[in-house]
Amino acid sequence: MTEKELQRSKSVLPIGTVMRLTELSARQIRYYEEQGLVIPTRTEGNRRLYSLNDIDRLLEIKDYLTEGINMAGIKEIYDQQRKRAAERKEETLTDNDVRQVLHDEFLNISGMERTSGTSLHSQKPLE
DNA sequence: TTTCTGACA
DNA sequence: TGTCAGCA
Repeated sequence: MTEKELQRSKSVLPIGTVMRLTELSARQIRYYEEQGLVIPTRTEGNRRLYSLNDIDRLLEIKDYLTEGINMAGIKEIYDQQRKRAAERKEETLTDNDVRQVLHDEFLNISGMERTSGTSLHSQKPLE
């Protein structure tokens, strides 16, 4: 399965293609990059190149946004995800594990509503 | 023609 | 976020 992952990690899509695939504006895509949500590679001409994984990422971000989660929340999600990944490095990181984490974090942030500038640490009780 | 950065609303 | 400018 490593072959597949490698291919999915190959950045070959220009932003125009990504725009159509994700239905996001170039503005948004670049902004998400600024936020460190996606890290496209660059061509010699400084053009952004996205991978299939990036598309997935963007689609996921779009989803979270629709769910009413703000940028801070999304950042937290990926931050915690890579944190988990770092911990259980050689550990069995199966797809189920990822889904588990995703589901877990999703429920977690769902409780913080769409307040702005609110971190996961200072959750407010929703009534 | 397409993308890039920076900036203003 | 949209949009415009001025480049490459």
